[in-house]
Amino acid sequence: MGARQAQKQQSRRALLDAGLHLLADQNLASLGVREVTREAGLSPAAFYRHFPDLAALGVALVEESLASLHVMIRSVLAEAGGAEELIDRAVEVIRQHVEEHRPHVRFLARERHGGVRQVREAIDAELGRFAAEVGAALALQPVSRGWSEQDLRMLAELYVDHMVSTAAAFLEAQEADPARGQRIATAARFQLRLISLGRRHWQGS
Amino acid sequence: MGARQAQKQQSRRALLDAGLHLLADQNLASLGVREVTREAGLSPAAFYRHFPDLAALGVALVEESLASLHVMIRSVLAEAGGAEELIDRAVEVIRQHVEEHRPHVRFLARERHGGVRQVREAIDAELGRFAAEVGAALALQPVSRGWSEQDLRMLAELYVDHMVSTAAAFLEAQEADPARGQRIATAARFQLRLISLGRRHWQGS
DNA sequence: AAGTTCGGCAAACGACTGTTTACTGAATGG
DNA sequence: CCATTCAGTAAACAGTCGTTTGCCGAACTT
Repeated sequence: MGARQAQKQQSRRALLDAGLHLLADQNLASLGVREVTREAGLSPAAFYRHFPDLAALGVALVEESLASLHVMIRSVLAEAGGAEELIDRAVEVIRQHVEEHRPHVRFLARERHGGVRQVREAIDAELGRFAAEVGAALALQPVSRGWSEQDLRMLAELYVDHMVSTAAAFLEAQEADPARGQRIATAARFQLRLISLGRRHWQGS
Repeated sequence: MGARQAQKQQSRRALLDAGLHLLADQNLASLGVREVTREAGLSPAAFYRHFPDLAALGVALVEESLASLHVMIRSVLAEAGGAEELIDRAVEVIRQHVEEHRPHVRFLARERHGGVRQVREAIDAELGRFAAEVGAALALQPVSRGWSEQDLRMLAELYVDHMVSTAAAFLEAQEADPARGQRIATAARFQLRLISLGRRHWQGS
């Protein structure tokens, strides 16, 4: 890649980082072009060399944020083992993911129901594909014998929704008091065990 | 109440309604004082006769929105009956509540993780009290014999989180296509039955 | 009936906004 | 080495913004 392209991508990165940083206590709809470029150390006009809109910057951030999420799910499902270990590992991976990607996760939580349609739809579409991936993984487990496609899908959605809630809870808990993070983790494990138990006793639909 | 107070409250109501209406496709942080007063048919300065901040208007909206929520939960728990009927009724009440209070529910979903700290905290505090109420109701059911206080609390939180997710799903589904609402309802019932099943088979913690 | 309270208004303040324009200068390609 | 591309700039555009000020007049109080 030429030096020209490299410098351009560096500026683009600066814009994305500046946006992510400002979105820590603000939402996308109230973000300003001048605000972002000021934080990134560029002139206002430079923004338009990279994005037509602030919504476009938002969509770019969605893609970034959820790319790391797909890596996460694989790292959980890759490890075979009993249901208990799987649950423990899943909760731990979520906790760690939130800790390491706090700005991205906060962005997702904030814009999932936020004011920018394009971004909302991008997040929902990606979470849908996410649920499909989880559903496919669930289908491979022996516990799922006799389950219809639809039931598996609804179970996967339950898991994904629970993961989202848990991640959001970690987000707010750890900002205030790291000890509260333990409470969240304990509750999440309990809830997952409960669901897993219901799953084992499920008899058709 | 004097005619003076009555007219004042009428203006206050106009401001709240204008805010709620504008927040349909916007979030609180990007809302403007002039915007609200223009929509309410008042002068900008009039706003400050009622609220010091836009955040204060937001908190007032939170209280309004969650008052109707408490009414809802009671209407579900009041009706005794089998687990199946209870689930069906709960999902139906949620669906109906979203339909009838769409602006309030949308506001809550949007600001739960939004950019205004005061409002976020108000919502979380109220949802916490909500979970406590649900937990107390669960404790009265025969199925909960032998359950610790902590386990009941975590179960209640699972139910509340699920309710929030379901409400948000109804919100976005029914705006696009009312038939999708049926899909949401079916999934929600399935998931609640699964949780209820796990609950019956739970043996201590 | 006279005096007071107070919700609402118009106007003005400086500051900030998104976006376009014409221009600069360094990396690119021949 | 010369021509071209193009990321970044400064300046200007016409707005909107939040908030304060002084004032009005209708509803209250006494």
